[in-house]
Amino acid sequence: MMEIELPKMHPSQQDMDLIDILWRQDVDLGAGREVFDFSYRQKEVELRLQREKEEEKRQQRQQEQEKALLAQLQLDEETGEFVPRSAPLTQDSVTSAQITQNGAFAEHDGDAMSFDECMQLLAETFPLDEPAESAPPCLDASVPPSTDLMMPPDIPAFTQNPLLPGSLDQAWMELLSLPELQQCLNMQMQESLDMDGLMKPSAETQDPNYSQYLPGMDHLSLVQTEVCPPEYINTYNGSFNTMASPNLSQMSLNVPDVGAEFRPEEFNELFYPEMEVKVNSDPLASDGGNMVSQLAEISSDPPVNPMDLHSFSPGSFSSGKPEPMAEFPDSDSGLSLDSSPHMSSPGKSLNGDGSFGFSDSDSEEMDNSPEGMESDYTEIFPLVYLNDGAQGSLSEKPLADQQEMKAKNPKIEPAEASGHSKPPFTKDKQKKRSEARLSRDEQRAKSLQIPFTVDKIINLPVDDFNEMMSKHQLNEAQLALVRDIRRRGKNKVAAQNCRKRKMENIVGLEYELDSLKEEKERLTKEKSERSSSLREMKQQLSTLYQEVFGMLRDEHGKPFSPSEYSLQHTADGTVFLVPRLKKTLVKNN
DNA sequence: ATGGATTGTCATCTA
DNA sequence: GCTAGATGACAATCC
Repeated sequence: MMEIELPKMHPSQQDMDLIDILWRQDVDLGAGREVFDFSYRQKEVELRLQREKEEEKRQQRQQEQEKALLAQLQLDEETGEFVPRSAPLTQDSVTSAQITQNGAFAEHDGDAMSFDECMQLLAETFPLDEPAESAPPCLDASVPPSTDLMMPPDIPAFTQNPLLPGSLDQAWMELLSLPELQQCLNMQMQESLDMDGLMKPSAETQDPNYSQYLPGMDHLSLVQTEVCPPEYINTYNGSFNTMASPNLSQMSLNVPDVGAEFRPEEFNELFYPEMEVKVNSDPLASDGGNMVSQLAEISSDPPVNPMDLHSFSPGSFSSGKPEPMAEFPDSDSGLSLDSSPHMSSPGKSLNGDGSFGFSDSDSEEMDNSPEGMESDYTEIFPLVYLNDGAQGSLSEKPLADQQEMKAKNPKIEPAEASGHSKPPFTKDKQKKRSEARLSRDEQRAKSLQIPFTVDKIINLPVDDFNEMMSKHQLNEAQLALVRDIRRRGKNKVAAQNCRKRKMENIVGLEYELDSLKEEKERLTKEKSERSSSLREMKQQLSTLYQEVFGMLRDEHGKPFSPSEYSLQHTADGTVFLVPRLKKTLVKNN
């Protein structure tokens, strides 16, 4: 594999941290191979080390490419964006024995045995050595795994998909493009607008309609243009344009299916080191899903924290119309993750006690029990904002405004269609949900200024977790978020383990099925061979009988008639020539 | 456009 | 009663 040939590198501490995170992620996701082959695990450790080095190399390349791309950008004086200087780069048959015998020999005698009984005795007493010797190959066949069955001859080589970039810039691109982050930013800006509208109603300096087609991250562009320091402008636009760059295709989330490696037909791959290529790529792939979020966690010093936005001067924003909040098709059906549906609920955010951020259902839960509180953290976000300084402007916000806001609530797509940052967001749409999810939790944690890492929240033992929580004074929203993050994180891992076990069970059962099929085949073949042997011995006995009978002569030298006499023998081996009609007489004697 | 695969999440049960 | 884990079910998303 190409990656293996890459020169070794000396990773930075940050890279090492990332690798550690990826490593842990992989453990969480569970490769599962080691369950079946311990030696494989050892080999995988070596492979993993190699992979880590390769990953670092890739990250460095990504950074270089970003720099190169940034160098190709120039600042648009009007929009504050970086625009590319040039065109963007391209990219049984059991054969039953037919025993023939003379029907004339069909009478039974207690001591003497008929021909049939002789045949039967032969079949039972003779060891059938010859056929048995032919059988051994199949007798042992079931012992080793049926590799023929288990080993598909045409296992496709796993192509190494480009993984997520390792650079912090790109991690931030991912973060900044998160719908919920955008929503948080939106809400921040909304707060600013609302405040501005109340405090400086005449400060409307922009086209009121402009905000209609600038939901989501477009605010950022606006903010950057109007109020951001140049370094912020550079940070954002650099990031955005980089995201729009062809590099993005490299950071696209073409993550190979992790589950595919456990397809039953590929189970035997686990035992074959030549499948290194596949092995080599899978863990990376499985890690890739969370890479961005982990990067985001690492990047503890983001260019712009959403909380920072409210420090921007609100005077530059239109206050005429409330900024429509981008309503994202959030997949969350969960207790506390539904943000967008509640966003438009008029009045729900008017709780004077500052808990206006809770949804209807959330509010009910809060009314009943704070413990059961499942808050909408994205909506709670303004609460934190207000706590930081602004006072209750939203509570004075007219209902009509919010309803109007709801009516005008556009999707994010129109915002993308507006031209601003469209490529990044279009790309974001294709992001894997898994990445967005963890990032969202992390982003929520950051938004609520939760002083723990998501990793700690999820993985700390209960005691440590409670101790950690007790050391910080968290409000209800923060507590609820932390609990939800912990619950979701643990359940996510549990689900992954559950699915892994399920796949392993399926693989094991298929392996067992193959073994049983093989054994059945072996037994069938053995039965056929023994039947054939029995038939052959009966044939030999018949020939011998006829030969012996044919040599017998009476006192006149004439042969005995087979219809009148038969040969019978006793258990002690004595052979008698018995007249067929006198068999009972012989028996009595 | 559609269906299968994957993944996150919730609800529920159990230890 | 609380917590963690397991798992079925559902939905969103990706391919």
